[in-house]
Amino acid sequence: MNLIKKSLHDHNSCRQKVMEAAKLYCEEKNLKLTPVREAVLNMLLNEHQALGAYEILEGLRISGFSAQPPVAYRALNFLKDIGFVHKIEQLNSYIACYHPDTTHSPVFLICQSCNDITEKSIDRHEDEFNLLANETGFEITNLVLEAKGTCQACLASA
Amino acid sequence: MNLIKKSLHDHNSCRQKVMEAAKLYCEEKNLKLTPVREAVLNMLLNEHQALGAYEILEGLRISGFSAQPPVAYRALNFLKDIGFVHKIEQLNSYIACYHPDTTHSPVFLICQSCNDITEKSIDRHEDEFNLLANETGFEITNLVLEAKGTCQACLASA
DNA sequence: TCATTAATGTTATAACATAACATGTTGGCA
DNA sequence: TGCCAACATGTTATGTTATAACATTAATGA
Repeated sequence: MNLIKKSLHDHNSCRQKVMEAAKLYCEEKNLKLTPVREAVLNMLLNEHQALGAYEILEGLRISGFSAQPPVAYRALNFLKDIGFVHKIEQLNSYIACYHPDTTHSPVFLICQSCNDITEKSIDRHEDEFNLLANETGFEITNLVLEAKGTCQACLASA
Repeated sequence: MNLIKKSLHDHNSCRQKVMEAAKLYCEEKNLKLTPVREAVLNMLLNEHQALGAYEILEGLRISGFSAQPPVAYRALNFLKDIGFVHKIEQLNSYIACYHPDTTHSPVFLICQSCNDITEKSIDRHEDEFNLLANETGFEITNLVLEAKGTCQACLASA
């Protein structure tokens, strides 16, 4: 697994920072980061990896929340809409965003060997996709950019 | 719908061209384009849009093939592996590729209004994603590049 | 011909996701 | 305060997408 990578940053403080940012964002926009929503975001921040909706659901059950599928999906969709969670389409799973903002599009590098997911980002409005879309007059509302493959660590240890 | 777009090219000949290419490819690689596989590719080429696996399955049933889910999924995965079909991850559906080759990565523009899907392509090895992956030593085996939004025609008629 | 591999058939079930409606909670305003 | 409206949650049921596992059949080639 990706022990090296994970030790490279202070996970605890990064987690708290994002949670604070989410709270602030919701306050500003008059949205509610309710207990369920906060629990889901917290779980994803803790895991620091992609989780399926039913794993989230199991976590909610353990924490004493109602645990029918819609509960998890509603929270995930809320967090996705405000940009603090992304869906990894190729894995049907969800991951916390550690640098939410509106000027970048997330790019995910998914390692098939260690399951680690790295989030990169590219400039919105200047990237190839937007250029390509602009050429044909297509207006983008959502970009999914995902690469599956093998990460450096796994390549090295192979 | 996208009547204009569709009339812009000779759909029939393009369909046949791709089918020929698939046959040739399989011959060269010693792979078998069996009746089920050909039927699936043909269905996708005819529709000229993304179909769900269970729609494919229904088509197979009508054509007299066995119609349990694995039959459709196996054929789709075979065609995907050889690059003649792509999966649209955001729609959980499958679409024929009209210009299969190994030097480009497909990019899909998915119109939420008319459901039309446009396949574009970008240069492999020179695009931003590969550059981004290279920086970190990540080796890509599969790229998913999909944009959801509104196409020019729909924007104009809105 | 017979062993091997590839493909297909078939049953069952896993995994992912939402519709629809009931109930509770919150905040504003008459 | 009492009521309404909007939002959030609870709950049941079901829809949709996908695969595991094993049996059977077809093609290939020593």
